Amino acid sequence: MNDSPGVSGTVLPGYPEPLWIQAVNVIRGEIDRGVLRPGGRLPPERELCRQLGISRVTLRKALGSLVEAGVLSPSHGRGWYVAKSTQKKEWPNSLESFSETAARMGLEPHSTVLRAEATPATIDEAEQLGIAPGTSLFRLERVRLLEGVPIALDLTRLRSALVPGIDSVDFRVRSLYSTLSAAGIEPVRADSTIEATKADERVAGHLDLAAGDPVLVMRQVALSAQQEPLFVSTIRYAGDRYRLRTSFSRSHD
Amino acid sequence: MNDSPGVSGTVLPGYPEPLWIQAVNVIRGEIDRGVLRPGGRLPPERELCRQLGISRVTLRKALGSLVEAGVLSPSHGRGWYVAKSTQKKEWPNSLESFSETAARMGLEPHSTVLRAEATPATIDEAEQLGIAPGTSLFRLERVRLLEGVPIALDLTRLRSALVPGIDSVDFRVRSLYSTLSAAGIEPVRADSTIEATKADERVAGHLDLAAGDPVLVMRQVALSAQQEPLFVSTIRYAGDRYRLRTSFSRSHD
DNA sequence: AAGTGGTCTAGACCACCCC
DNA sequence: GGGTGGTCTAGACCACTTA
Repeated sequence: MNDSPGVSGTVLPGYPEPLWIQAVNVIRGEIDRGVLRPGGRLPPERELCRQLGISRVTLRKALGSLVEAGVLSPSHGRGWYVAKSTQKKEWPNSLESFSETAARMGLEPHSTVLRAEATPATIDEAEQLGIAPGTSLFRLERVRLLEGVPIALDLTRLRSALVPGIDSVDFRVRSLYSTLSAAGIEPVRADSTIEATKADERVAGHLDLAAGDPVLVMRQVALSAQQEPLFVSTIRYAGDRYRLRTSFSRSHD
Repeated sequence: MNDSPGVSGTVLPGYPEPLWIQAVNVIRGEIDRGVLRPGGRLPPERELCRQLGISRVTLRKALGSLVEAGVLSPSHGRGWYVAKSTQKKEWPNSLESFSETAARMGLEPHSTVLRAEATPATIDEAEQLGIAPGTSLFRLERVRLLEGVPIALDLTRLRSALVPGIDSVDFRVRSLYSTLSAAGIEPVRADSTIEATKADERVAGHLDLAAGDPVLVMRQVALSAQQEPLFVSTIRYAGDRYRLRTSFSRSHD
């Protein structure tokens, strides 16, 4: 498999992709091309190993990754089967972000900044972030719009010390995500609660709603790979203008 | 490791647990007992292999599973680290179910059945389930209560043919989940949308709200391991009485 | 340069499914 | 009993980090 140039044109990183990822791509390709049909059975593992020129351990790593992606499912003693209705493309296994939603709908996302300043953390905030009350906390509050229509009010709070110089960043032109990423902050998980409330005067004003209209409130704590709280955010969506999309999985115990 | 009786008392299935699961339990145990502290580094893989008496491949399968659980994180060239604030126990990576929420709060869940009958599928339903319009669809509509207080209105629809005899099941005493499970129906994923709307007269009546009060609406399509649609359900939660809890993960590409 | 994780192999044995 | 997935091993080489 290493010796077959052109198996997959993408070798950008300068180093070849791991064999098991190449195998994933080959198998995905066979499914996309219709060689393997939904509901159909794959060749036996030992046969696939021979075809791909890789060991069984490596092949199984690839197959495992495809299970996680919902593309294949194994049946002990019978074989590997292609999931049905793979046509349903992909729905994010995680939450679809605001920008992703915008892209999916072919709309242009914008933000207006209401607030971008550092103030002391309240007791509640300190508890959520695992820091001392009074610690300097940077607050970024934005209205997010699609095609000029206000969709959501987003209040994000993070320790000022996490991103030195954050209070001089111009968030009218720079995205929060790219700013965090540049500082080496990469959330891997977000513990979230979601509820429906009535819009108060302030929220209604910013979202162009009437007071009392339904608002979808999502509160998140973003965590690092070390399970360290990175930031908390509260996002209020205009009830009739937005719909969260996600997919939950029953853990395979 | 096989030869050390008493490593873990649980060998119920008659067959021993796989070595890698035993290794997972040992490592979890060390962390719970405080031998390995949050933020601390594990011994090198080759050293752990020696201690546990297993091969490196097997150890890495165990470590991989602990990464997925958010307990450990690897750092290439440096070592394996215990995630910080492991104290936060576990929050389901999937959505917390109504019964789970009830259990967490120490409350007793109940249901009243509004409707349980088979009728032809509408075009929308047929499309969601990948079946022909007019196919016989079993509809189960229930009010879900905690301590006698109505919390949600749950309408679930599934192909009558999936569970033969479903229209003679008494859902006042039998749970939907156990009925499906007994029929070999095991959803592994649920594609969901969540929005906030105003309660209409009917919903308000069943949930003991005023018309116009905010309602959290979740629509789900449950899928099998083969990605086959199993059932669709629409759950309307009283906005001020319920809060969805979940945790989203940025996939580790 | 030494230590550590990341990838890969060839071969073995066991448990499950179906004939 | 034959085929298939599930688990496990010992050993090798590569890439990243740290000094």
